[in-house]
Amino acid sequence: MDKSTASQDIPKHFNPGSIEDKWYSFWEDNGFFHSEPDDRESYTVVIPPPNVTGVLHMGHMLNNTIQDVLVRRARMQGKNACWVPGTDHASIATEAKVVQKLRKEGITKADLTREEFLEHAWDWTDEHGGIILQQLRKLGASCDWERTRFTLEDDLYEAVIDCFIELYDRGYIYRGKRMINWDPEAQTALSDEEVIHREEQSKLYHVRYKIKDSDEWVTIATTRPETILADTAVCVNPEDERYEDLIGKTAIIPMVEREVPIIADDYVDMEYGTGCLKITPAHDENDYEIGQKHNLDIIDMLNADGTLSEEAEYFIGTDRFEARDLVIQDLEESGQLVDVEEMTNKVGYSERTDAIIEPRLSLQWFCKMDELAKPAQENVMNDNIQFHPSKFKNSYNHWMENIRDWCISRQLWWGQRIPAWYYGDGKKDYVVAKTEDEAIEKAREKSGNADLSKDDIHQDEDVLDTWFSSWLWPITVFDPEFIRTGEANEELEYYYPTQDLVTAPEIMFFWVARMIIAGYEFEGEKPFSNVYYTGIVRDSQRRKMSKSLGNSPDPIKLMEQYGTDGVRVGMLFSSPAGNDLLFEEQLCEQGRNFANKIWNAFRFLSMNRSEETTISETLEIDEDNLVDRWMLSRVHETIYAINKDMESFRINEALHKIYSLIWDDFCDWYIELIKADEPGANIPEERLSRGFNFFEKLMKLLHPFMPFITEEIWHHIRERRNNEDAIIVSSWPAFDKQAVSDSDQALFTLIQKMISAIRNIRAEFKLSPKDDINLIIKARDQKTAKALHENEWIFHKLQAIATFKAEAELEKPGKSASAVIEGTELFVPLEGLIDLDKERERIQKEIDRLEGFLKSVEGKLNNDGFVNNAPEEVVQRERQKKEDTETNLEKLRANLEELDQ
RNA sequence: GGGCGAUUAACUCAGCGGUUUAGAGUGCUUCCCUUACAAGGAAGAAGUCGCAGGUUCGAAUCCUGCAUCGCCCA
Repeated sequence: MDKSTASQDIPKHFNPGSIEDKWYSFWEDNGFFHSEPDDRESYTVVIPPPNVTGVLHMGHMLNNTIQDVLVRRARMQGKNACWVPGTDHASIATEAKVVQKLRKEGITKADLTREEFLEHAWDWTDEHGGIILQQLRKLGASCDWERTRFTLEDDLYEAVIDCFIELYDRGYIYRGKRMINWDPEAQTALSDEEVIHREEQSKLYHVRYKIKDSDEWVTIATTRPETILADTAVCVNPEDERYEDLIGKTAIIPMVEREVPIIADDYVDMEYGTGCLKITPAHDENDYEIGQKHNLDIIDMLNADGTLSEEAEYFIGTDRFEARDLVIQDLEESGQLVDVEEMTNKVGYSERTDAIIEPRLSLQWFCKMDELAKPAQENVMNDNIQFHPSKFKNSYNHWMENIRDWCISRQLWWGQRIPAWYYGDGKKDYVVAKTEDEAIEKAREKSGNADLSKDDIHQDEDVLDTWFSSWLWPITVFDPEFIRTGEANEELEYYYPTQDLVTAPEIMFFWVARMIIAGYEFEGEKPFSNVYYTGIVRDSQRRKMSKSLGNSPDPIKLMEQYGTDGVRVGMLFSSPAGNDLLFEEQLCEQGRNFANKIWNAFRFLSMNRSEETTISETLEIDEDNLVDRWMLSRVHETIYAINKDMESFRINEALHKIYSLIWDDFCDWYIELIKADEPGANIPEERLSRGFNFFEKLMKLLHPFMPFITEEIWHHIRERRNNEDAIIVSSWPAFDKQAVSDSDQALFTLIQKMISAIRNIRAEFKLSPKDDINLIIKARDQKTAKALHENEWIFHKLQAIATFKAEAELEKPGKSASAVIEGTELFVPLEGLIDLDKERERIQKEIDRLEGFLKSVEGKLNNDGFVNNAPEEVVQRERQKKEDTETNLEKLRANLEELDQ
């Protein structure tokens, strides 16, 4: 690596673009991201695999930055850190994209065979897959790229099939005709989780049906009048006196003129609409259940694409929404539409295609969940797996308690094909088998027909839900054969359970819950110990960032503009766990400015070094120097606090603390105080060396957050022995309790406050920083006087001071600006310059403030309840506060009087 | 309809075990190109902690109710 840099080589503004690629390659080429099992403690994270054909968005940026912070810190802590990257085939999302692309070329899916379509899909994947992985490198993700997996790779594919067979054999998977969510656009079933309910303004149509053999009518209310064509009953509440006499009679459905029974069921809400419900068992979940209960006919009036089928009798082939209008028109003309009511209604949309979901009776594969879910529920509730923040436990628990069977089949081609083979048309004429040969064997056995051959059986056309593959992710990335063999290989043994999972709450049910279920079912052990839920990235108007809105900045462009480190900390700064992040570019600016600040601190130190400068290997402070002791104390105090924050996943808190340590303590005070005494002179060697030593420690603490700039500076500070001597694999600073000194910190804080008071006086009285002042300090006691005297140099360093006096006993000077800090008085005689009224005002303001404070303290102490009940320690503290405040007030009042003399 | 959460400075948010008259960043005001950094420095203004009760010696913090907003589930 380069030798230490001479100052003239260092640009005034940090230029991140010039170093990022260099260091990323350096890390990767040296194998720092790669992990192999060894005797160290393992620290494992599996990435939430992004869609293989996706591109990086702000959500990924946030999520993966957090993972990288965790992984880098663990690596520095000496753990065997392994972050497994990869991508997901994302069945429906990818297939929809491929279909769309083909459509542009004038090809429809129906024109192609399964094999031809899959060829297109793989082409698409080869072309776009990997883009997002490349983008993750740009953000600094320290993934073990040698372990990159894709959920549709052969062995992972096989693991999913094994899983299906295993669960089928254990009796958890079944095939059945049930109500499912149908996406007419993608023409596939969806799980409940893939349906998004949106509240909408809609209309409630009141339609009257004639009662058979009478002049009576019954009026029903519906939001979906087109489904009238498939009605097979009318239902009222048995308690409803209005309709008592109708029960048992027959109603005639408009248009189709079907005769249907009027039945009673307490499911009907008497308050809703007319209190009279039409029943369409084929197109509504609740109606289906009523239909089952009352043994009603089921008429399916829709085709797979959402057009009306022959069963509808009317408008065959017309789209469902067009048919709605036509039905309304018809009812209007026949005088059967009696009222239209405005109302809000929840409508289900497909998560992927945004088509309105059609509840549909369909033959699908399901996974029985209640039993499987039990250990997964328990182990989150008892914190065996911890959620951060823990508030998400509630919704997890609620979902688990009401868990429903999972529809796992999808009418798609892109994914793992269901390993079921059919040999007849009967309900049970199928077998589940891994290969065709095995299927023939099983089919012969089950059917009793020994002559069955290849041509007599055919495999299920459908594939499995994407999440049925990704729920195995934490297991199969290490050992794809485990599901089949049940015997863990060395890798699974070592890396499983993983430690932390970082993901968005949006996929808690889709993915997190199911991974936990699969973990316990197959591995008998949790898949991870902690789940960190990030917020959702929104724009400044709280809108979720989305492509269609065009409100999402391109993270790659942001990184180019502000530097990767800048964007990383900019995002982390205002995103505590589980809180949505309202993203604005200003955040990146803040991050970039921080990088620049660090860069200039480094630049300044470098400007002071010469050819001969040597920087000691370890930090040895000057024990006689308060500033050194204070800085060391602050560093260790912060190490302790950061460790605590990180352990409880308060990542933004940890970042704030290191930010403040570097900017406020190190840059604003420490560097100022090690500067050379004469303008233009270099910082004395020993001081410079210690400055670099401190800086090196700070860079380590910052590395997980800002990997690039810290690595760059690391190599400039001193010549590194070899490539292994890189900050990414350096050791995380150890906390040393001995280094923390309350008394040193208290003394230095007092001096800081005094300096600030002097600056305030200068500002109030418009004194230039260059004007020399005389400083007279009346210390609160001998000890303080002595300490201030010993550290007189600090005052001179930071202020232009002609004479300095610090005594416990001394005569107060007249006509001075003054301040009282913790009982110590400070005077700046300003005869002639001082505006007495202004000074009176200043002091009065401080008196007012302290009087207010004193009042609140006295309020507590005058309260017998407080004195008798509060812990002695607390009471004592209040007494001390009272005493101190009274002393300060006395002095302030005296000083105020002094001005009038 | 059920559940969860939020409401703190102009804005975005911290405030984890109840005890400095509440903190940060941004923005705002004034001054400063002072031997790194104007992407900077210094000083300063700015909050009845959504509303109403309750528990307590003490509540932004705990409890109850209400209002508003958001999310999840049916």
